[in-house]
Amino acid sequence: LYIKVIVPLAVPNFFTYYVPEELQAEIEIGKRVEVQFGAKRIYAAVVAEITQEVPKDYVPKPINSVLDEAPILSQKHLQLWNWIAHYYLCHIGEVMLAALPASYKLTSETKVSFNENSEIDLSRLNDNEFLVYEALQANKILTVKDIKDITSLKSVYHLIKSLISKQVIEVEEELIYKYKPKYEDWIIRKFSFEEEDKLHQILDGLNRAKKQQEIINYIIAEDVKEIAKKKLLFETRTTSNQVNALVAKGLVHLEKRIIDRVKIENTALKKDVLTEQQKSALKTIKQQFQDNKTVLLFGVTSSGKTQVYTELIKEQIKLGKQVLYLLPEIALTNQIIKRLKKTLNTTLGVYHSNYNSNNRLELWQKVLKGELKVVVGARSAVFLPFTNLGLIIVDEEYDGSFKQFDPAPRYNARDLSVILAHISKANLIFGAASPSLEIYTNALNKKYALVEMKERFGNVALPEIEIIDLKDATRKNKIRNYFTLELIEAINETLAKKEQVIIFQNRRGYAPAYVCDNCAYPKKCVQCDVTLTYHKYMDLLVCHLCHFKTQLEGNCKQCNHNVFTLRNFGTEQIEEIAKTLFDEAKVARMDADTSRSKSGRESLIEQFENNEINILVGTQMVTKGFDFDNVSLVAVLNADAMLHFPDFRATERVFQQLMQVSGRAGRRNKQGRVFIQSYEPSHLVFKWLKTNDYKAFYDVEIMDRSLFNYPPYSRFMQIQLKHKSNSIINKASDYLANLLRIHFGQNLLGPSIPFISYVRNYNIRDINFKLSKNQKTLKDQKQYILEKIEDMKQVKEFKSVIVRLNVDV
DNA sequence: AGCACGCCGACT
DNA sequence: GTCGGCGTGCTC
Repeated sequence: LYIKVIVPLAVPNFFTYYVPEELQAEIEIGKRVEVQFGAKRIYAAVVAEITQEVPKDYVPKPINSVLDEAPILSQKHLQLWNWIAHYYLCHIGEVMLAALPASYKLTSETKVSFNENSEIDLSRLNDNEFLVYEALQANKILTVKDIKDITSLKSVYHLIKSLISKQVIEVEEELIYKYKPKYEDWIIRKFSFEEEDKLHQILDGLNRAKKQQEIINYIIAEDVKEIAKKKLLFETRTTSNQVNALVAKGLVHLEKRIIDRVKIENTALKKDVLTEQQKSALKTIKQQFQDNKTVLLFGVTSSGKTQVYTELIKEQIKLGKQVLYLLPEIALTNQIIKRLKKTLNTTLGVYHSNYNSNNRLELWQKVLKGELKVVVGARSAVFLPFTNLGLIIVDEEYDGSFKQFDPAPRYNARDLSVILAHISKANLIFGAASPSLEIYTNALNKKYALVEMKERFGNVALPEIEIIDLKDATRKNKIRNYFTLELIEAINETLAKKEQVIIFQNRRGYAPAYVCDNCAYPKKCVQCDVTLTYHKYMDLLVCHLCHFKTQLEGNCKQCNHNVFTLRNFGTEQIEEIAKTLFDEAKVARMDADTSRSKSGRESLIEQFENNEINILVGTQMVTKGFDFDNVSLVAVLNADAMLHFPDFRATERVFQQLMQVSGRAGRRNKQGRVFIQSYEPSHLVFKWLKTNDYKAFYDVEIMDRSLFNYPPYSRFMQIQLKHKSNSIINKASDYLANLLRIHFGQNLLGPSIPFISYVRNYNIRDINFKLSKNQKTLKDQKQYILEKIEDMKQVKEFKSVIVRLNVDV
């Protein structure tokens, strides 16, 4: 018996292993097996196929063992993995790496120990070898990393090889298990109540240990047979040492028990009353689902899409099915789960990459067993092994965070959910306040059913949007530190009414550039082609691409002058300015720097919800779907940076982002206000925004796309080439583009030097494609591109060029 | 991806 | 002779 397995590596194809007789009964598709791969490494690999065909060109190795008692994913999910590898042009091992929770992905570690069978001749050892010898005497077993640390050698390979040949050491590979169950201490009673004499004896024996006596008394009073130690300590107000003393005396026994990290709890029911609009939307959606149609729920911000989802979820629960609820941003999952918990009487879980890996593994298992019915998650949750999926909800469908960029697989969870819904015969609903052109076009073409909700919940009017002309304000000197006087007044009015303000600035840090006073040349990163950003809290210049840090001092690279000024502005500086402009208000900042940790972010959101913060300054993180009831003013300090992005989706992004931003203003009972500052106030996007006219935006934008054959009329794909040498990268990208242009003609763009052309000492070139969207030709075109890349690699000079493929950029 | 292996230059 | 860097090929 042979099996084809997926190894967690970026290598093409499956690998075939032989299954020894005694393991044959255990083998099943979707289980993990331990395999030797190459001379040294051991991996946990996933069984993808079972076969009796004998491989021709090689002798397969046997598997070491079967790691799982039951499959950890179904054949359907393996089908999805396969689809991803083909569609996104990556290796299936990379899909495995993205899909499985880290604790399932085991690799080996080399352990070094003394060779017991030989005498060691110390005189034959050099200095580094002697260091290892000494360390081994102290610690019987060392890892390769230990040896690296001890010797501070960069490469330890020669040293280990030499020590083996001198018969000093032996090496062994060991699988490292990453999953650790969570334990809880339990206290079990060891004395009996029956003999009163004995009981007295015990208590008397504790005469000088009052606290211990109290514990015993508590156990007697409550007739405790066993109790969680934590609870015992809490109830008796004692300390761990006091309980431990009783353990030592043999009166109680201590036991470590495995407990679930992911707690399944059923919560209380609270009924939501639906508006007429929600009821009718719900009815239509259900009808469409009966016809197996995918639905686009197009609802203005604050129209109450979540309640509609909740009702749909209830329906699935009744049928005993599972639901996947996808959101673009990790930060949103908690808010949604809190809301769902109030109204759904079922088992709920959260899943995203910021979640601890042991938790993720336990959640995975509960989804697999069907114990968990509803999972709210970010993009990686599409990989969860649902066995009985009934519905997928993709909210804020247009959001760019559903697409993964690095590493491969560069998938879009929104698009994957179409495939997942198809293979698991589940219903699918997309939600958006300003749908992506792709999805909306599908709806117009009747491929999806379009359900609209045009009124805001409680009939709150849409926010009033004001575009402020920065050119004009600058000319008339009506601007103070990036805030126009109009905006300052509006903020003051809002604060006076005890309402909250959100200031949106899509840039982290203090000031994006540190510019030479003499020649205006900025300080740049030494290994990337970007200007460094000043971070005040560290007092350093930081590269946002490679995290390179440097001091402020030093001369200008271009003219050698040494006086620099901060130019432009980021969230950190805006926070500081806001603090001085509005000194009565409490100002806080939310961006990737302040909310790196889960708790940091959550406490910030909580404080803002509780009105402990008056002004929140943030990057796009603050704009994504948060419901803050008391926010009545939202300000965008400079909309121009987003307007001029060199990307065919720039207008769409700005429109969606500004729609989303303005959706944060005025959510309950009152109309909110949105102030947008721009040097180009007559731009069409502002007009559409002011009139809340998605259709007008769509009509203009879709014309453009059609004219230039951009998505949704074609499929976009990017090849990125990287190399250290500038001349090689130029030659290679020209060579490849010329090979491909014969076939693609006008639909090949480039090679072009990207906006950021140099990252971590690598030069970058882009070649973009507009592929025909017909499924079959799409496949052929991708295959053709792969072949030509192979052809390029045949040229000796281009062998070390790194190629990255990105489908549906 | 990670490792083996070979080749080469720097240094002692 | 030793160390480290780099290119290349291979993994059932």
